[in-house]
Formats: sequence, structure tokens, C-alpha cells
Amino acid sequence: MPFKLYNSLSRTEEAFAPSDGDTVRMYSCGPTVYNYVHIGNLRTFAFQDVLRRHVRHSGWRLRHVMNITDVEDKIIAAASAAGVPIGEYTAQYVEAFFEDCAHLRLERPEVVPAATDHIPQMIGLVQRIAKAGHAYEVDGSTYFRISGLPSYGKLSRLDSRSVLVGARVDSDEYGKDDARDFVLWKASRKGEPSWHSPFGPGRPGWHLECSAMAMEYLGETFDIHTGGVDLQFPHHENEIAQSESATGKPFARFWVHAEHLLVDGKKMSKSEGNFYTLRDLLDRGHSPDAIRYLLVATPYRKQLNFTFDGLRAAASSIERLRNFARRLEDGYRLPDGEYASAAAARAREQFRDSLDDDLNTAGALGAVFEYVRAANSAMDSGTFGPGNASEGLALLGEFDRIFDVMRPPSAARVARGEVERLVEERAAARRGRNFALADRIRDGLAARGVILRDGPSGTQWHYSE
RNA sequence: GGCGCGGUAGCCAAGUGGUAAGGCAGAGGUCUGCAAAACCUUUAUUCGUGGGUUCGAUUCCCACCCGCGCCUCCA
Repeated sequence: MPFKLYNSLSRTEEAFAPSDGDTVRMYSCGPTVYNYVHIGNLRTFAFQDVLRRHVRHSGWRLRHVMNITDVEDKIIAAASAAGVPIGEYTAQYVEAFFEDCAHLRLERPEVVPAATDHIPQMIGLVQRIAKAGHAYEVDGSTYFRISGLPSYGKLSRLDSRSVLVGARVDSDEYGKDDARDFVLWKASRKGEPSWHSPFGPGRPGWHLECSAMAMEYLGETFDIHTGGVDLQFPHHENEIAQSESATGKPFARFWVHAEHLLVDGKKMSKSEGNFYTLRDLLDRGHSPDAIRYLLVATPYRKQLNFTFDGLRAAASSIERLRNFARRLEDGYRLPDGEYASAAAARAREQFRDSLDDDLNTAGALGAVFEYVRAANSAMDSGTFGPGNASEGLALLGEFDRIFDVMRPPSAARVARGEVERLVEERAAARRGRNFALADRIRDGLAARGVILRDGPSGTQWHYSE
């Protein structure tokens, strides 16, 4: 089955392959580093991670660029309030962002450029846009003229009248010719960071940076551009306008947008009290695995309703899979031989087909769990041998290359030797039918993150995380 | 008002023109000293509402209702 991706540009699912047949060139709008990212941001980044992984496991190479927006109005305001230079202010949040990504096992894109390191490229792009006749200057700021671009709006399909009517146009701010026009190069005010340019001192407009960095690392036309749905307009529309008017070529072939995460059915907001960063959730004792699972289990084009019940359910689901993996790996005696079964192969096929179907992660999970039940059942009835176990482990391996939730996070643990000693002590107690002592030992270990399980071949144990 | 996404069991959620995957939670059972894990049974005659097309619709068409989002910085 070919990989099908929903392309916002055509509003249909299209078969995807990189234009050069080998390397997928992909750009993602990254964080604006004026604060910690919230779980809504992370939903989008987690989706991008799944896309990344699926692309590579489909046999293509990948060159993925994700920008860091480190100069922008909110940053300037926040740094100014904190009384530090913006570079110093943003550095802490860049670091925090990478920490958060690491917790969620989000693979690092091949290139993570910062906007402030690419000012010359941005200036060059403005010059090209100006040369093509799509820019004009007012009071030291340079704007993009939308009226000169008939194709404007092809991504968002907002009709221009509604943009005018619905928008609270910031006409007070600058003297734009047309309310829809957007700034390419912003004249800096006193005290604001500023770079020299042929159009006067200033700083890049927000939309400009993505166009410039995408072209710098991926070329004038590339395969996939991702971001949250809210970015579709105006950000992505404006990226297209700038880029295509400068190059005369299509910018991104596929535009892929992740739906938003809601909390308790509502948009996250600080005033609603339902606004969470990753750190908030970790501080409450939730596991990063469960958070990753939850973020990724709902297909990206569907709004994801985040709840703490859902988070607990995600943790239980992971536990089921880990228990199954343990059962395959060790501990439970399997009868000799292996049994003819197409279940694992079928599950792998369904798993891949689901992901090929516009990253249907829910369907992919269904395939895995269906297999888990069948395999557990076969083990109980003695029709599952070591050969079948290796098939099952291969399936789990494939699953985990995408979902990456099977390895528990490393944590402080009771030393193995001590566990072994206590397990032996408890076994002796049980032999002496001193169940009170046996239960005390088991409960004590459980409280310290070690789970005991009595089976036909003795007591098995494992760390709970 | 315009443009989108969605409304499937208590919760999350897949899916198809032919009669509802999967996960979590709940109930009963098997196993166990008791547990845990696992398994079995059970939980939607029904897929927002009303029409229509069809032999047959949750799935296609129309209308409507509801939730969320974008149209202004925003993942």
C-alpha cells in the first residue's frame, strides 16, 4: 500500500513519495521560545515525530528542518520585561524545549536552525520578492503586496472579503496599502533588536523566517511542510505567497496540518485553568511514556481531547503491552515447537497499512492489541512456542519504532541483588506458609517499584517503571 | 457571516453501502494461599437529529442541531 497523506492544499489524501524518489525533504514550524511549550504544542511535535519515523521506516531518507523562532514580538517584550538581552532570554527556553522533546522521545530533526542565525538569507529573500515587484515600503517597514498575487489564498481558501470583514485589522500600527498585506521586514523601534539591511535597520517578519530557512536547507521546492491547523492562515498562506513570488516555483508539495489538542473539551487557556506544560504533568507524577502514547494514539487530523482519565488509560495500555513483551521475552515457559500462525504477519501488515493510510495510529494500535490478545490466548492454551514468541517480538519491535513507549524511563531503582534476596526470603516464607511475611515483602517491594508475580516456574519480578 | 475538524458504548477511538476493530473502566468466571498478570463471558439491535437515494446506510445526498477551531498573535 502506498503512503497516503492528506494534503491541505488539495484537501484530499494523495499518494506520497519524495520528488527525487529518495530523500524526503520536510519542514516543520518549530517553537517560539519565549516560554515553555505546552502539551498542545507537543501534540503537533509528536505528530511530526510519528511522520518522521514512518517516512524513514518506509525506506526513504529524511532531511527534516525545524526552525526555532528566537526573535519576535512576544520574545522582545518578555526579554525586555526580564531586563536581559533576547539571546540570553531565549537560550533557557531553547534548552527547555529540547529537554521536553527528549522526555517524549521526539527525534531531533536533522537541522534545527535559529532565526537569528539566518538574517542574511531573509534579507536576500526580501530582495528577491522586491525584485519580482511584490514588496513596498512604508515608514521603514517593507510589506508584501497581496493584490499582486492572484493565487493568494489557495491554501486557506479564505475569501478576501471575509478576511477584510472578519479581521480586526491592525490598521493603527503601520500604514499598509491593504489590510491583508503583511510585513516582511519590520522597522525597529527604540530599544528593539535590529539588524542592518538594504531596507533600513529592522528585524524580519515572522512569516519570512520559515520561507528563508526552508529554502536554505531544503531548496526552493520541497516535499512536506507541517504545522498546527492554526498556522494554515495566515502563516502558511503567507509563506507560500513570499516564497512562490520570489522563486516562481511551488514551495511545498504537501501541506500537512495537525489538529489541536483540547483539554476537557475546551481550548487550553491559562484563564480556564486547563493549561499544561509537560513539566506540569511530570510534576504531577505522570509518566512521559503515557503522555507520548496519549498524544500519538489519536490520529493527527482529529482534535485530541486531553483528560487525566485518558492519561491513566494510556498508562494502563502501555502496561498491557509491556506485560505481553515480558511474557514473550522470559519467565513464562513456552511449550516446545512453534505453531503455524499468520497472526503476527497479519498484524504487521495491518499495522503498516494503517500508518500508510494517512498515519492512522488508532488503527495501527488496534492491529497490535488484537494480536496481543490472540497471542496471550495461544500461550494460555499451550499453542504458542518460542518461534511464535520471536514473531511477536518482531511485531512489537516494529510497533515501538513508531510509538516508542516500550522502554520504561530510567529511574532510581532497587538494586537487583536486593530484590533477588527479598524474593528468596519471601519464597522461604511461603514454603513455611508464613503468608503474612510473604505479603509484607511483596507489598514492600511494590511500594518501591518492584512487581512480583508468582507463576508455575517460581516468582517472576520486574520494575514497574 | 465565511472556511475547516468532529459528533460511534461510562470514557478514548477505528471502520465499512450488507449489517459495529481496539484500548481504558465495570460485572461475573478460570488460575492463585491471597494477589498480580493472562484468558473466557459480559457492556452499542446501534453509529447527533430529520428526510432522501437504495433490496439494504452508521457508511452516499440534503437539511438541521451540537462541540471545537481558524478568519487577529497562536501548535
